[in-house]
Amino acid sequence: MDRLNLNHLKYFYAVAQYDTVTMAAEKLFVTPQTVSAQLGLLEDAIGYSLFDRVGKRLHLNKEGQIALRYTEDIFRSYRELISELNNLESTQEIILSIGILDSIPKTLSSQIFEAVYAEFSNVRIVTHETDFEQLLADLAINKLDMILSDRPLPPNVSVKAYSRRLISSDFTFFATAKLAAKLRARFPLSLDGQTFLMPGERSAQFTHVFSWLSQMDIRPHILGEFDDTELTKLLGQSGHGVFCAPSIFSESIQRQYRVKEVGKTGDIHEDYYSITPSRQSKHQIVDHIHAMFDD
DNA sequence: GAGGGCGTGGAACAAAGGTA
DNA sequence: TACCTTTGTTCCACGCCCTC
Repeated sequence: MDRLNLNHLKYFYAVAQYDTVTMAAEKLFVTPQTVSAQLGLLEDAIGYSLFDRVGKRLHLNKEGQIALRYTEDIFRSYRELISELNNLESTQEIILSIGILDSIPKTLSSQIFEAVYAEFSNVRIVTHETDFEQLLADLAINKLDMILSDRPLPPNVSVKAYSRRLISSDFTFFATAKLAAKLRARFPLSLDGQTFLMPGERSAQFTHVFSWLSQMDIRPHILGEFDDTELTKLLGQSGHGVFCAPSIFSESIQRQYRVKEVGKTGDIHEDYYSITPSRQSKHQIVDHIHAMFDD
């Protein structure tokens, strides 16, 4: 036997569940000989014993625990496959799970969501916001269909996925109208010593802005570092300091938060990426999102 | 049609657990 | 402790189904 099939895994899974070949055979409506033989073939094929034979009982050993975890994944994928195929033939809703870094502007996220809703009437979007490493881990186990990120997929990770640059932008500094008018004339030198709401340290924006300020030899007074871009804007709106955001969203930020432009960085840019699994079952939706950003 | 994979029934044996 | 029962394993023969 050199080819595994779902039957081998089915028998293995049953024995793992019931601890005895007889019980597994009864549940599967086959004879114990069949279960025992197929279990033996599976163990031969993978080259490891999966159970410790303790008396009449079969207990999963270390290798068996690993095999069980993968077997459950395979069965879960199988169920998802059937569900996905069923979805093609029905109007059942499609759940699109998107992981979003805190540093991603909500304006960008909402533009993407609006485009999806406009094109696909049966899509429900579920968002998850956490750190980059956790999002990648969730993508690896198919908990996510896409990540919206401020950095591409790192080359040293084993996740089977690819990243695509969606949009690129330089930065604009914003402040309340009164403060912006005061700082605009001598920008960027006017930022020196000025109260500043810094992007969170884990964000790519932090690196860009920090390096830009260092190059200019400007040392603002950092009031705080904030992962959440919305929180930054709200504090800026309340007059707690200057904050920066991608220039492409300048118009909507000024309108929504009643702030004004102080100045642009011009020569530094931030890119935003989508990261999607190599095997993408919802490729129609993902392709539609990517098409939004085609030049 | 040949060959292989899979499943069944039957038989034999070993080992462990239950019970008198 | 001896005996019985239960369970797991192995072997064999056979049939069914699928692929080549």
